[in-house]
Amino acid sequence: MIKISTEELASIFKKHGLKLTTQRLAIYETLLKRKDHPTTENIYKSLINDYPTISLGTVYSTLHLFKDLGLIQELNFSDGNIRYDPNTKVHINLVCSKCGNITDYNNEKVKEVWQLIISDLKIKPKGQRIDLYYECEKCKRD
Amino acid sequence: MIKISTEELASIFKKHGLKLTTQRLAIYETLLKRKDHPTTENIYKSLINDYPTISLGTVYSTLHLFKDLGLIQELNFSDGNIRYDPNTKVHINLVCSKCGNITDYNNEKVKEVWQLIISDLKIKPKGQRIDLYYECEKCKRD
DNA sequence: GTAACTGCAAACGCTTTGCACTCCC
DNA sequence: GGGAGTGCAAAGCGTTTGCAGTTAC
Repeated sequence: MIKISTEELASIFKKHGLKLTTQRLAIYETLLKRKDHPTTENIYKSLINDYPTISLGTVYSTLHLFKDLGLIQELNFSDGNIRYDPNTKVHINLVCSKCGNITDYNNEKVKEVWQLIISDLKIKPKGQRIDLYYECEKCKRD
Repeated sequence: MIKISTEELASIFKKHGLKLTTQRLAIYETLLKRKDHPTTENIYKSLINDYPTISLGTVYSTLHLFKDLGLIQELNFSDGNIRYDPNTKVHINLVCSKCGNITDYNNEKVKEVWQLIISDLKIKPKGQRIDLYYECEKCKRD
């Protein structure tokens, strides 16, 4: 996980002529704090108590901005949910096919094989997404 | 790729008390014929000439049905497109991040590592999705 | 000061729903 | 013959858009 400090974030924004607003900072911190790959709605609800005037539109546009800057990854799922992951490195998303909950799984072998594939294909990768669907312990009990 | 014959398809449908209609057969054959992981709209447009009365609603419900039967995989992307893949086995989707075009890539090492991960995690996999984003040759030229 | 950003509300577009008609088994 | 499936049109709803007011720099 790439944890970017407020200073680094400010520098990235400045470089692109963008403003680091209270809302943008709050959204980024929420993304880092939550480990569950929240949806736009999740983030909005997380923030509405501390920032009563924040709008859903702002959360949408901010997440798009973060995606375009390469700070986060957007994960669209079959259940219609769009979830956001601040981890843009090669890793596996362990996704419960019932409740949709996601946990990250890091594995060295995966990274090695990924490098092999990239050199085999002779391509310049722009990103990746590796999902493993299963039924989580909580859903198994229900 | 699992290529299911009309007879096998009929048997699967019968087992579930479902009818194998002309439309369902045509949609399944279109999915197999096209190698580009078409969207709902793509499939609809592919069929409208040969089946002038087919409706978009039918294509939607049929694709959902196929997904529920495990015959195909639904791939939701950041650009808002939902694409369908009749290959449900472990493979890599090479996705162009510009035009969205997808080609399948089969690699033995990936399958081996996938097996390792599954035994490591001690889970029963329900499916997977492995995307590699890059810029395709066609988009590079433009 | 000013250009970028926010909040609000209206518009948009893909997907789902409801229902009468049709057709597979 | 009967119930599942289709086609059509309307409804639904997550997301985007437009714009006046606000804020970071």
